[in-house]
Amino acid sequence: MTRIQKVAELAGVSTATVSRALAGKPSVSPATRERVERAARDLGYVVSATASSLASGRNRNVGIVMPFLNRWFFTTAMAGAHRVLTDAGYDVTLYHCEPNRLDDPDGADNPRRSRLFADSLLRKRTDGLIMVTLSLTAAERTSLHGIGKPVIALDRPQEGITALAVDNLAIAHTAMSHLLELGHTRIGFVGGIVPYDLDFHVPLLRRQGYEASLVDAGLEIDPLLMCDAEFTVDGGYDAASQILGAGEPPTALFAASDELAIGAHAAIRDRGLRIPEDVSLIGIDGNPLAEVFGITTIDQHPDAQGAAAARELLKELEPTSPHAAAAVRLPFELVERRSTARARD
Amino acid sequence: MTRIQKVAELAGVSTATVSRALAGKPSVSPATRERVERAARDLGYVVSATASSLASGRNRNVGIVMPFLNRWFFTTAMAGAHRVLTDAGYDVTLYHCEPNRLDDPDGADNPRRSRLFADSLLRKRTDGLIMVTLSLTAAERTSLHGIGKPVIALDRPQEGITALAVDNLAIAHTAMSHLLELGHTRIGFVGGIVPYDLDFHVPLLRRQGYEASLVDAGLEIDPLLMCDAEFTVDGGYDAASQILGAGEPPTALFAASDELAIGAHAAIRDRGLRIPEDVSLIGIDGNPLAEVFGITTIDQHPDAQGAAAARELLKELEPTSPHAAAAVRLPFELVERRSTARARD
DNA sequence: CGCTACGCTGTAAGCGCTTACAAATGAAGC
DNA sequence: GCTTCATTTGTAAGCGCTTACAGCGTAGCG
Repeated sequence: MTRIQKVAELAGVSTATVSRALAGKPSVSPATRERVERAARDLGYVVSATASSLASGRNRNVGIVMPFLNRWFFTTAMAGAHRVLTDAGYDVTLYHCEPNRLDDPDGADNPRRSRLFADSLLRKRTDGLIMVTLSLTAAERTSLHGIGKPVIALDRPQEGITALAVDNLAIAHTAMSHLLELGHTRIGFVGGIVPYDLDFHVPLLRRQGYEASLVDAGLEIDPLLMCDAEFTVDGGYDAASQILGAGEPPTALFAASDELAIGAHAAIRDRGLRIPEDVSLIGIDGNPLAEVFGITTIDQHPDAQGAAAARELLKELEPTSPHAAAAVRLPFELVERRSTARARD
Repeated sequence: MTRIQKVAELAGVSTATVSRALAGKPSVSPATRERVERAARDLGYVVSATASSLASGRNRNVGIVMPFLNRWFFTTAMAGAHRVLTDAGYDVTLYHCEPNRLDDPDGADNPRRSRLFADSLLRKRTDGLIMVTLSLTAAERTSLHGIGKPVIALDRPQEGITALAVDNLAIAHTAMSHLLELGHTRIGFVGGIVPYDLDFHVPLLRRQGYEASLVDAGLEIDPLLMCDAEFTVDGGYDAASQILGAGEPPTALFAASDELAIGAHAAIRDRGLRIPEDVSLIGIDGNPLAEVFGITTIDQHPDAQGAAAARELLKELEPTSPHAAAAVRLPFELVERRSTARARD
C-alpha cells in the first residue's frame, strides 16, 4: 500500500482527493481539505518528490550551473536565486561547470564538463536552469535546447538563451568617471587584458569600458598601465605590483573587481605608498570585504542579480502567475569610500 | 511509447536489457551492451532520473545543508564534497538552513527552517545528507531519523548522527603554542565568547582552546583581551579595535578565523601599529586571502573536509564498495607567514 | 545422453503519485 | 418536477523506468 493510500484511508477519501488537497488545488471542499491535512500530519506524510515528478512531469527543482563554487560573487548570486526559488517551493541542485581554458576552447579535454552537458543536465531532474557567467559552446547550446526547458543566463548573453546581464561597460564607465572627475589622468587597470578563461568574459568588458572612458576623456591608452590578473586577491596583488613598478606610476588604479582591488590595496601599501594620498583605488562588485579596507567600489548587488534571474525563470516555469512585463534592469551604483581622492596637482 | 522503448527497439532487445546495459550491470553480454549503447547515443537517450528513482528507490542525489551559502569556509567545504559526489555520479541539491538565533533556540520563529525539516528534506529527493556545522534541535533530529537515510554531520558532532569534525581544541592549542613559543604572554582572542548563533559552535571551542592554553602556560585569563565577534572581516575589525583600545594592549592576537584575522589586520594597521613588530597575528582556516596579507594561520583544509564527508556518505550509500575502515582524520597544520614574530622583551 | 549449471535475455509487475474523465450531488431556473 | 450546471469526488490509466522471476540455449559432467 502506497503511503498516499494510508492518508486517503485515514481521511476517508480517495487518493486523488488527497493528491488534490495536498497540492492546494481549488477543487477540494474546505472540510475535505481539512480532514486530509490532518490525516497527513498525523501520519507524518509528505508527498514523494520523485513519484510526483514522474506523474506530473514537473520536478519543482531548478539547476544552477556555476563555473566556481566558492567565489564570493558566484555564491552570493546563487544565494539570491536560492532564496527566491525555495520561497517559491523549489529545490535547487547545483552543478559545477568547469571553465574551458583558452587552449581548449571546445572542452575536448574537459571530461567533467562534457559529462555535465551530455548527461547530468539531461536527466530531467530539473524544470529549468540558471547559468552564471558561462559561455557555452555551440554543441552545449544545442544539447541544452534539446531538453526543451527554460534556461536563464546570468551576466553572459548567449545566443538563443534568455539572458540577464548587468551593463559592464556602463559600470566601468561609472568607475572611470569618478576617477576622471577627481582629476586623475594616469589611471591603471588591474585585471582582464586577456580573458582568464572562456567562461568569464566580464573582465574583457570592463577593460573595454576602461579604454573607452580614456579615449572619451582624450587620454591615451598606455599598455604599461594595464595588467592581466586572475580574478582573485592574489591576482590583484601581482598585477598592481607590476603596474606600480613599470614606467611612470599611476595616480589611480581601477580594479575590475573588489577582490582584485583588495590585492591591489595590499600591493600599494607594501610599496610604501598611501591610499588615497599617493594612489586612489576603485573596485567593482560590492564585496563586503572592500568596506573594511575603505575601498570605493561600484556595487552591482550580485544577490539581487541572482534573485532577478530566479524570478525570471519562475515566470517561464509558472505562466499562470502574473507577468511582470517590465524588462529586468540590474542596477549598480558608486559607493564612495576613503580609497579615492582628488589627484595631486 | 516511452523513450527507453525506442532504444530497445533500435537495439533489438527488451527494455529490461536496455536498463541493465545502461546501468552497467554485469549480466549483459558485451555485444548487446555495445548495441544498446550505440542506440542510446544515436537517439540522444539519457535515462530519466525521476523514473529511475521511482522504480529503483535510489535517487543518486545527495543534499548538502548549510547555514551560510556564500561564506568561504562553507562553500569551500561544499565544493570539496561536490567534486567527490559528482565524480561518483551523484547530483547535489543544496539546502539552506537558517541558523537559530540565541533568543529563539527552538526556531519557533524561523519558518524557512521549519519548512526545511518538515517538508523539503522529507520529500525523498535525496539518498543522504551532509550537514555542515549545524546544531539540530531534538525535533529536527527526530525528523531526520524518520527518513531513514544516512546523514553525515561535518564539524559539529550530533547525537545519533555520524560526524566528522576537526579537533578545534587542538587547533586552538597549536595556534597558541606558536605564539607562546615566540615568547608572547599577553595574547588577545578575537571572536567567540558567546556563540553568534546556535548553529555555529566552532568559535566557542576555539576560545576554550585559547583559555586552556593560557592556563597550561601558567598565564591568567584577562577578559579585556577577549572580544566577541561575528565571524566576518567586519567583526574582526571591530573586536580587534576594542581589544587594542582597552587596558594594556596585547603583543599578539589570536583570531578564531582568517576572516576575523584579516579584519584584525586592518584594525591593527589603522591604529598605527606594525605587524609583526608591535603585534603578532594568527588566524585559522587556510583562507587564501590570509596569504595575501601574510597572516600566519592554521590551515584546516575545508575542501578536504567536505571531500571526506562526501566519501563517508558514499560509504554508507554504496556498501558494496570496499570500506576504507580507517577512521577519518581531519588534518590541520600551522602555516607560518610574516604576521607572527618573537615578542619584544 | 541426460542432467545440472550458468550466462544471458525477456516478461510483467510494480515504484507512488497525478489527472483526464466520469459520476454523483445539490442548487438554480423554468 | 425536470433540466442544467457547477461543485466535489472517485475511477483508473498512466508517468518511464527497474528488477524478481522465468525461460532459453549452451556447456560441462558423470
